[in-house]
Amino acid sequence: MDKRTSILRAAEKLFCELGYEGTSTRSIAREAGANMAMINYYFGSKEGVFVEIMTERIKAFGAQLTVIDEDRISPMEKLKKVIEGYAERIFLNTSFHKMMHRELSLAQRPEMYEKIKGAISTNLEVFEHIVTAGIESGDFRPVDVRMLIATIMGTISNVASSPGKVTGNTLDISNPKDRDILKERLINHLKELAQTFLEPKK
Amino acid sequence: MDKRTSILRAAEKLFCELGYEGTSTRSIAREAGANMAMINYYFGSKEGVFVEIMTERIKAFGAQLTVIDEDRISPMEKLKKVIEGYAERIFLNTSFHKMMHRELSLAQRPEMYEKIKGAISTNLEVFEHIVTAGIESGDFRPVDVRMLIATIMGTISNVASSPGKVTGNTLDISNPKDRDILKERLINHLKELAQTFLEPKK
DNA sequence: CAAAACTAATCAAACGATTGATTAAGACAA
DNA sequence: TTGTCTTAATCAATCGTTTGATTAGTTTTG
Repeated sequence: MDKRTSILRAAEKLFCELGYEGTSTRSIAREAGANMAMINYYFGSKEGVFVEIMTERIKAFGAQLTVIDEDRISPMEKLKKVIEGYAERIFLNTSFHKMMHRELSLAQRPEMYEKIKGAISTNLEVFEHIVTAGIESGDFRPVDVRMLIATIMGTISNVASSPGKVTGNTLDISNPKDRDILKERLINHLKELAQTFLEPKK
Repeated sequence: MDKRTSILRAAEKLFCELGYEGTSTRSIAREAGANMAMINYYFGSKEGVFVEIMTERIKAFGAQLTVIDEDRISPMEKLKKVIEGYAERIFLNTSFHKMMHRELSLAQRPEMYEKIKGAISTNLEVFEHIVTAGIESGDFRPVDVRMLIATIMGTISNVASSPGKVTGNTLDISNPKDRDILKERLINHLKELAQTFLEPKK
């Protein structure tokens, strides 16, 4: 792994654990086994590292969404695939997801947030398109699309961020097997919710 | 307003906007119209200020715990009342709600974490009891209760934290009137969702 | 081919600014 | 006068960033 990449991975780890402000460039360099100056050499600034990490991740998710949207399956199957994909992705790295929401909920560092929000809203549009197309084709009944998206993403986000609220701390989330059980339960719930909520009334 | 109080209010405002790490004691003093030394004089440290703010809020939160559950109305009406109450409460002070989740997700400051979690889980139990009772009485069809709660709270939290994702930035959230429109839209969506999802199949 | 020129990568050291905290001295009410 | 409040000045530590020098590898040139 080259220095550039190891800086990215080290920074990601520390940002997740300690937050953006709580992570110093010195600690990033130490964790990456690199010199401090390399951070500015490759990314211009600490903020540049953060933006790079975020856009990297968001683009990967966007690519996944687009692939699903272009699949030749029914709107409901698409939606279920999106739910699965989103849940899988977030459960694969919950601490990153928490970090993203944490740092985005701050009103400061405007240019950085504009960039990231732009990438997110591109993804939202694909999501929205899937549901809207389903409504237009008559597969779904008409609903508040953006609110439905907020529900799906909000539920996944909520369960991933505080799994204890759901399991009542009977499961050990640090255990991959237990985490998988919770993830499947979440996916099932959301699929059923989507099915019930979107089914056209007869 | 005395200096002590104005420091608390100034710190709360800045913590909400900039996060804990992003807020300096100097900026708190400036915002409060007080000298820097007053912060350490009254609260011992920056963290002392933070702890004071949180305990203050949590106490107020616990005092206003709903008695909806004891109302003599149908389970569905109870649930809708809970949805309304929860949305109202969070929309009343979104920035504080965001800050709470932000600092909570960092897992630093463990004593605070436990305190807040305790307050939240008390509310969860009321919530859960309402839905469970509705299922037992046959008003609701059997569903994954905890997941449903995660959906409701997750949706509200999601919309409150990033309203732009829903409105597409066509509304000005800092405008109380626009914020009210969004809140009503959210409540309507969730009521409809609950109705559709929980309705027993014939 | 070999010398010269250039390039990207890396480093230790230092920059000025800012951090949270403390001090000693003054102001003011009781 | 005593004890509470308030101040400006200052502390050491740490922050993100920049610097100038050095290395190793590649290109260009004579």
